[in-house]
Amino acid sequence: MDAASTADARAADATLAASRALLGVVARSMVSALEVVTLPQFRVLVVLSAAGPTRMGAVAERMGVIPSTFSRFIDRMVAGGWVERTSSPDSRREVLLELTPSGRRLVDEVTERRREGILAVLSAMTDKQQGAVHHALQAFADAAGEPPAADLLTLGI
Amino acid sequence: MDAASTADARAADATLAASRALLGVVARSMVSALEVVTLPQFRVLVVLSAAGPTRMGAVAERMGVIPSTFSRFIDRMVAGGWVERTSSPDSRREVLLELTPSGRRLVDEVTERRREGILAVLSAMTDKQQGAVHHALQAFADAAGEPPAADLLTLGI
DNA sequence: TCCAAAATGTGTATAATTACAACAGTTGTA
DNA sequence: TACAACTGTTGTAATTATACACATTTTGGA
Repeated sequence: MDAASTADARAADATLAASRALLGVVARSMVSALEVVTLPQFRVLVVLSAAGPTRMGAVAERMGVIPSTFSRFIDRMVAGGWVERTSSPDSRREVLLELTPSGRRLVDEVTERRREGILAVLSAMTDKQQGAVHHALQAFADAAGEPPAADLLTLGI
Repeated sequence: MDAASTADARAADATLAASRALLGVVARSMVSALEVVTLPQFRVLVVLSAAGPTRMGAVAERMGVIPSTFSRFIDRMVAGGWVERTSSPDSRREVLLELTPSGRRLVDEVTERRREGILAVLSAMTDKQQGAVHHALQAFADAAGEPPAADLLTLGI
């Protein structure tokens, strides 16, 4: 390994270590949601929150499960009041899945708690530091590009 | 909303975006591991990887399950060859849990893939930007304090 | 020494997640 | 129009995660 790639590797290690605090905020934001829905269930809520009403089969594919599994999985979420089945305007054989107000609220609360957690940390910094964080992390997010939604789905985020 | 809180909100939004990118890297790094162990099982591997050989009851508490549940949970992980029970040198009633080589390899592979993912993002940035990202995350980590490991465990990381 | 406490494991039970196979409407097209 | 393809749901079944109550072994102190 040459000097440049060694330096790169060190930078990656340091960045990884420093990112733990940020991941901690993310994890905390989900704790209360995971007391009322399971992680796979929360994943469905995230998908629907991002994509809006979506066909059963399409969500099943996103989740990586076969339709029959998904149908009864959704039965439980409907029973819990998190999503509802609606009929598609396109075709009577299609069933659309939609967040209920409770489901939307749950996702929104997680997002809001995450924002608050980040703000709480930022507020302990000077304005100058905040500006630096803003620009640096903006650059990081840009360099990463939008992570494919399917990847985030692995952890249900 | 005043100027200061607007700046706060902008920094928070940028941080949120970065956290999503970071989670994308984390999620991708875990995909292949989650094909051979479940998420709760991977969490145990992470605990043992960080703490070394640990008493059954202590790990159960970290995982937030009662010991009787944990005993059979570990039966499955032993059967899978990911961990092994060893007797404690301190007391014959204590059972220590330890990673097998396979278990350690699984965790190491995830860590390595995560490192590569971060590296891939950083390599799309200038050296100066890379330094800025590192410093920004370091400042964030300092302001946040050490995230309780229990929080990270929520996501299995 | 003897017994309460500690640490773990078993018996029993429930809910969640998952798949495969078969079935029932619905749609579009040959 | 008739039939194949599409979309979703049931029947059946295995595995996993989880808890409560109880049993077993070991330890440490009265």
